[in-house]
Amino acid sequence: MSTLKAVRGTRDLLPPETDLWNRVEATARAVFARYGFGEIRTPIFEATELFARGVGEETDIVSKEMYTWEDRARAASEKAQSLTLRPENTAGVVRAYIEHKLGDTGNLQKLFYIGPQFRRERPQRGRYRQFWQIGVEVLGPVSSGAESPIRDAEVLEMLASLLDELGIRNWQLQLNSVGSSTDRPRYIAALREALAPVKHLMCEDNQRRAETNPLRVLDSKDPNDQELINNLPKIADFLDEASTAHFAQVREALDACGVPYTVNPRLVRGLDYYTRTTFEFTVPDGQGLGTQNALLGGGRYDGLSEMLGGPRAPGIGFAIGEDRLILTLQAQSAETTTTKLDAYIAPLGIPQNAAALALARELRRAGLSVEVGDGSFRVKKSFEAADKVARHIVLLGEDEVSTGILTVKTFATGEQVKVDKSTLASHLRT
RNA sequence: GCGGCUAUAGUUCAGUGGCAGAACGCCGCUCUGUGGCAGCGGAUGUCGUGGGUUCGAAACCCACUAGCCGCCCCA
Repeated sequence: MSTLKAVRGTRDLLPPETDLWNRVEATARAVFARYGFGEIRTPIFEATELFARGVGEETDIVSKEMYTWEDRARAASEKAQSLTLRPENTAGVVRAYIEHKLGDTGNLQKLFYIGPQFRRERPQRGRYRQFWQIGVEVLGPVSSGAESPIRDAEVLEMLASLLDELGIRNWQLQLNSVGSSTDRPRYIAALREALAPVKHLMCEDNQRRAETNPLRVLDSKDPNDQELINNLPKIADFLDEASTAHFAQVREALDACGVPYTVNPRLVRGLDYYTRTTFEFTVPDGQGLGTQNALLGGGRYDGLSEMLGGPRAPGIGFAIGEDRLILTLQAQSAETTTTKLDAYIAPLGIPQNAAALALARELRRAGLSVEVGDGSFRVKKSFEAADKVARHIVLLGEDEVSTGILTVKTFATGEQVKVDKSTLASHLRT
């Protein structure tokens, strides 16, 4: 009989690492609140069709990475249907937007989510089969301003602030516009045409991409092909007037905010629904992520709602790879400081155990974090145990219980004082 | 999905065919109301799993599993 383990590509998150996860999520929630975002929680599985139509039948995510199963009908009134664990959250949010007629309020919807996503890829550092995303979506009817470039710039500026507040250093914003849903096909056609005479000079991978997905040739890292790639048509030359102006206004607003960015005409993204503004935040190599250097990605999806049978509802959003964010934070901070409890209460004999727990109850109710030892421990053992988890040790022997004057030692300073029970809580806070 | 590297104590790792090891950590004692230092002692374990070669396998071979690296792709 083999022992049971977390399945491939999944993992347990344990303390103290979970403290970091909670800090990241709390910071994200606080920042989102300042920008007027509200939380949305959508189901972890959806109809397979949602992702096929939303993310795109031809994408790798849909064609080979989804956890899909046939959900059997359990009664004559039920019908069997194909269900899928969500590989991303944007399609689910837009589905909810349509289903609850959020557009009918006329208001701009600013939504955020935090939750697990599932893709059946080969696991690697920073790439898991169950991974966590922190994302936001801004969408609504055109009259709500959902299409405005100021929405794009606001989202990007918020991300820059969030990463700064989290303490991520050296992030870079890569920015591009992939144009409208009519610009893109024209560009892809031109790309195919330009690739036809030169692709035989390129590496094997790029020859294949030239056939299957010409946009992907653009982010090839093959050093020999760089010159050929640089000579390919640029998407910027295929944007219609409206998309060009839109992109210019996004950049202008970012400049005004002082958010640094690099326009990267070769930035392409793998999901079919992206239009106009697309972006990635990356960190340099060697800062925890290996080759998965994209911390987060996102873009505008002006046609997604219609693709899913909904009303016109342009929008923009992003998803942060929370696992990657955590890896980067761990790599960038030399020391992971574990937060210590306020106090450790050490009963000096078994008769003091009950009093120790009663004292702990009082202190905990006063808002302090407290651990309680055991009267059977030797004093030395109590000190050692206390020093590992707490900033102060409170000694509770016969004398202390009878007089209410407690002995408190502070580990950082080695200072030991007698403290009356009535002032204990305030003393321990220091 | 493809290619490569790796898997030994809680952790980091050494051990290339002959008794399962080191450091750190852990537990105990020196030391029954004052720890961190020191001394002494102790436990670390299915050597990833299964099979094979051999008198003998942690080591060599095969398969599997997992992790990491690269590709693909993406967050």
